[in-house]
Amino acid sequence: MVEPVINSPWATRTSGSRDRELKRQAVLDAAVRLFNEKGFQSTSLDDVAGALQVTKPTIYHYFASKDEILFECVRLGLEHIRRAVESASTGSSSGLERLKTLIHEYALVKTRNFGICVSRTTDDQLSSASRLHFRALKREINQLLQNVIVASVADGSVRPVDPRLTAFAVAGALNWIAHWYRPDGGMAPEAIADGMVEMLVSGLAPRA
Amino acid sequence: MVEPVINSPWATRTSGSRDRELKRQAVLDAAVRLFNEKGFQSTSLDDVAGALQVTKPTIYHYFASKDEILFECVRLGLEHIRRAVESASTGSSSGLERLKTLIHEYALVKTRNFGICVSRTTDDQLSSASRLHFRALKREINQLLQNVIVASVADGSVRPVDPRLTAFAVAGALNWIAHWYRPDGGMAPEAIADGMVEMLVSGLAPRA
DNA sequence: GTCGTTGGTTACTCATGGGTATAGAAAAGC
DNA sequence: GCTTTTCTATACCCATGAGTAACCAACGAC
Repeated sequence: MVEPVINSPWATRTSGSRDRELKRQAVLDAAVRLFNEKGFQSTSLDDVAGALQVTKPTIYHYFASKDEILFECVRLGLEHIRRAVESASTGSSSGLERLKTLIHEYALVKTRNFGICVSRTTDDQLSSASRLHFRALKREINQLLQNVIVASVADGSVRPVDPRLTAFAVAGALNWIAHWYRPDGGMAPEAIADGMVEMLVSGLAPRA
Repeated sequence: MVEPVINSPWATRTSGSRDRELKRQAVLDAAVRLFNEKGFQSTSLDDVAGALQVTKPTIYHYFASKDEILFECVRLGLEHIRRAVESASTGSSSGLERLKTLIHEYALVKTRNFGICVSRTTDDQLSSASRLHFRALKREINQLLQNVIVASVADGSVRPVDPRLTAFAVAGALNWIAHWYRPDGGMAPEAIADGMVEMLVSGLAPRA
C-alpha cells in the first residue's frame, strides 16, 4: 500500500523539527485525503503514517487515538460549513439573496477535503463521546439554516415553505456533492455551486 | 447486546423447517435493520444471528459472506429505487408530471429499510467485486433519471437545466432522507414525499 | 561537554470478528 | 426401520489493526 508523500514536514531532515501545530495539521491533511479516498475503516494509521513517511507511534505523539483524528477532520469541515451558513445569517439584503450566497459557499466547501469528510462520516465510525459532539455540531448548523429560511419566508423573498423539510432538501442536495464530485471530473466547483443555487432557487418547473 | 426477535422463522420449533428462501429473506430483514440501526461495521454476524435466535454458522448456510448479505440488501434497495424511476420513464403525461411521481415514489423508498441501507452504504464497505456491481447499478439509475429530465426539458415541462447536475441535486435531496428520517419523528413518509415534490419542482423563490 | 526534554523507531500486545472444522439432531427418502 | 441429506450448534482459527512499552537520537540549555 504505497502512498504518495505530500508536503510532509518530515520529508526533509532539516526542516524545523519543533513545530507541533504544523505537524498536527500535516497528519490531518494526510488522514482526510486517505479517508476520502479509501474510506475511514479501510484506512489504517499505518497508511496515514506511511503517507507522511513516519511510523505509527509518531502519530500517537500528536493524537491520542484514531477517533480523535477523525473527529478533528469533521470538526474542521463543520467549521467551514458553519462559516458558510453564518455568512448568510446576518446582512441587509433579502433573505433569498442571503440564501443564495449560503448555498454557493456551502457547495464549494463540499468539493474540498474536509467538507467531503463530513458527509462521508457516519455515526458508527466515531466513539460515543465524539458522536454526541458531532451530532450537536450538525444540529446547530441545521438550526442556523432553518433560521435563515424562516427569515426569508418572513420577508417574502422565499415561498411559504416548511422550514424543516426545506432545510433537509437543501442540505441533502449539497451534502450529496461529496459523494459524486471528482476534482478531475469536468465540472468545476464554481460551476457546481452556481448550478446548485439555480436549481434550488428556481426548481424544475418553468417560471410562469 | 440484546436484540429483539422479529418474525424469525426459527422462533418456533414447529415452523416449516425446509424453506430456504423464507429464511434467506429473514436474514436480510434482520441484517438491514441492524445495519441501519448501528452501522454496517458495528454490526457483527453474531448480532444478526442473535436477533434471529440462531448462531453464526447457521447464517453461513444461507449466505457465503457478510459481503454477500450487504450486497443483497443494497441490491434489493436499488431495485425498489429503480422501479420508482422506471415508473416515470414511460407514460403519456408530461415530463414534469412523470418527474413528480418519480420523486414521490423515490422519497417513499428512502423511508424504508432497504432504501435507507443504499444511502448509508459506502464503497469501502463492499468487496471490490460487489463494489463494481453496486456502482454499476447506481450509475444505471442515475442515467434513467437523467433521461427523464432530458425528455422533460425537451417537451418544455421543465426549465432548460443541466441534466447531470439536476439529477444529482434531486437524488441528493432524496437520498439524504435516509440520514434524517425517523419512523417515530413526527413526519409521515407521505408528507415527506409530498414536500420533496413541491420543493424540487417549485424551488425556493416565489412564483412570479 | 552532559543532561533533560522532545520526537522518533522497533517490536510487541491483544481484542475483535469474519470465517470454518466437526459433529450432532432432525427431517426426507427408500 | 435405516440411510442420506439438510440444518444447526460448539468450539475453534487467524488476519487485521488499534494502541503501547521500551529504547534510541537529536537538539537546546547551561
